Amino acid sequence: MATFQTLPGFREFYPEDLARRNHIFRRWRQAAGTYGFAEYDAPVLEPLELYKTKSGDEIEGQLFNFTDKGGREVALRPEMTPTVCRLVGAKANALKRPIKWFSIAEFYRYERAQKGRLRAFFQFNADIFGEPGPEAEIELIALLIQCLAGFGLTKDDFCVRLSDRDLWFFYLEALGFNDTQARELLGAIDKVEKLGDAAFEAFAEKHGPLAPEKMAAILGFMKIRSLEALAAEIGRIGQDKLEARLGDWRRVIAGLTAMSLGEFIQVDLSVVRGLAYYTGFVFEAFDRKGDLRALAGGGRYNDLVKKLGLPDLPAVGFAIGDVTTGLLLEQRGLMPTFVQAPDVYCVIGGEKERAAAFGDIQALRAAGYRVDYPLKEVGFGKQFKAAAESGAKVALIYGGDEIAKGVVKLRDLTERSERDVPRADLLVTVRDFLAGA
RNA sequence: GCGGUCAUAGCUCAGUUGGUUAGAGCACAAGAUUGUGAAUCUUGGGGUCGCGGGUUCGAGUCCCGUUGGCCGCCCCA
Repeated sequence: MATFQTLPGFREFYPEDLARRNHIFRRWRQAAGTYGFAEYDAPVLEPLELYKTKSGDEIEGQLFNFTDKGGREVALRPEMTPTVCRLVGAKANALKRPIKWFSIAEFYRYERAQKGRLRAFFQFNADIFGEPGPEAEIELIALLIQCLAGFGLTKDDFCVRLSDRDLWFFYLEALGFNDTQARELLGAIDKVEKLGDAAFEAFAEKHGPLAPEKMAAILGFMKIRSLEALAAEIGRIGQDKLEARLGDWRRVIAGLTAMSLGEFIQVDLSVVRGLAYYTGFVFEAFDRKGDLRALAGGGRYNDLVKKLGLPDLPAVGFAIGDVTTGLLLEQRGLMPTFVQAPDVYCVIGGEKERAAAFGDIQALRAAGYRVDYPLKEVGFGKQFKAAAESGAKVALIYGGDEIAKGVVKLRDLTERSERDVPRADLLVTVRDFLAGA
C-alpha cells in the first residue's frame, strides 16, 4: 500500500472522474451564461476573521485554518458568499445594476465526511446584488432550476421548496412574539422535521410553555403547501405587513409560472434554514424520490454586505454542490460515459516511415484533429489492435510500400475498408471522411 | 466530537479448526506475429494480507490499539 494516503474527505480525479466533473461544470457554466451571469473567481485563502464576522467564532471548528508565516490568521474558504460580498462591495458604486455574478470553485470544510458531504468539494455560486425586489428571486430560482434541468432532470426528479423568513417574522409578530422569541422559534421550526414536538422544548424552557392555540397556529403555518392556503391564513390574521408580503409571493410564483417553471416550485414554510443571516425568501432544491441531502440552497441576505463593513447592498444568492449533483445524476442514469478517443490513429511501419508520418501528424493536429500514434516501434498487428481500441474512426497506415508510392493507406476502422490516398491530399481527405462519418 | 461496520494484487474476490513459498478471474505488459482488429495460447510484472503491538513453535486467520473507507448522530454556510 502507498505510504502516503489521500487526506480524508478529499478526492482524486482520475481522467474518467474529471470528465464527469467537467460535464457538471460545463452545464452549470452554460446555464449561467444563458441567464446573463458573469463569471468571477477569488482567492482560496482568506482572513479567518472574514468567516468569523459572518458566522460567529464557533465557525472556526469547521474550518481548515492556520497561522501563516507572516502571523496572519487565515482559512481555506468554506463558502463563497463573504468573498463575493467583498468583491462586489469594494466596487459597489461602479458596477452596473443589477449585478449578476457566478463562480465555480472548490471549498474546504473540516467536518466528518459522509454521504454527499466531503471535506473538499466544488460549488456553483450565483448571486444577484443591488435588486431588493422579488424579481431577483425569480431570476435566481429559475437559474437554480436550470442548473439541474440542464442535465435532463425533470419536475419529477426534484423540486424547489420556497419559504420566507420575513413572512415568519411577521406571522410570529402577529401571534404576539417578540423578535428574540421569533428567532428561537425559527430555530425550533428548522428542527421539527427531525425532532417533532420536542423541537419546541428548548423554547418552552426559556419562555414558558407555548399556548396550545399558538403552537397549533405555528404547526399549521408550517404545513402550508400552496399559495391559496397561505393567502387564506394571512387573510384570517389580517395584518398589513403579511398582506404586503403576500404580494411579493404572488409575484414570485406568477413570474416562475410564466417561465413554465411553476411545477418545480413547492411552497413549504417548514424550510427556514439554520443560518441567521437570511432576511427574506429562502429556498432549497430537494431530490423528490431519493434520500439525498439538499441539492442546493439559497436565499436573500440583505444585511450581510453591510455587516462585513461594506456599502449597504441587497443580495440574494444560492449554491449548488458537485457531490450531491453527481450522486443524483448517477442514480438517475443521467451521467454520460465519457471516452476520450482520437479522430485519427496512425500505424507506422518503422523508423524511416516515422519521419514521414510525423510531418502529416503535425499537419493534421494543426488543423485541429486529435491524432495519436504508438510512441515506440511495435509490430503492425499490435498497432491495428491499438488503432481499433483507441476509438478512432480512421487509421492512417505508413508502411514502406505506401511511402514509396507517395500515398498513405486510409483505413475506415468501422467499415474495415481501405484505400490509398496521395499524401498531398491527406488533409482534405481526412476532413471529408470525418465530416461524412 | 460520538456510534456502527468493513479493510487480502489496479478492480472483483477466494483463502479450511491458526500450519510449508498467499491464490483466481479481469485488467496491464511481453511474445507467438517484420502488413491488418476486441479471439486464442504462452509468459511476465505487480502484495511488508491497511498500519502497529500482543498471544503462539507458527498469525492473512485469534486479541488489543490505530489509520482509512462506507453508513448514521452532532453540525451543515
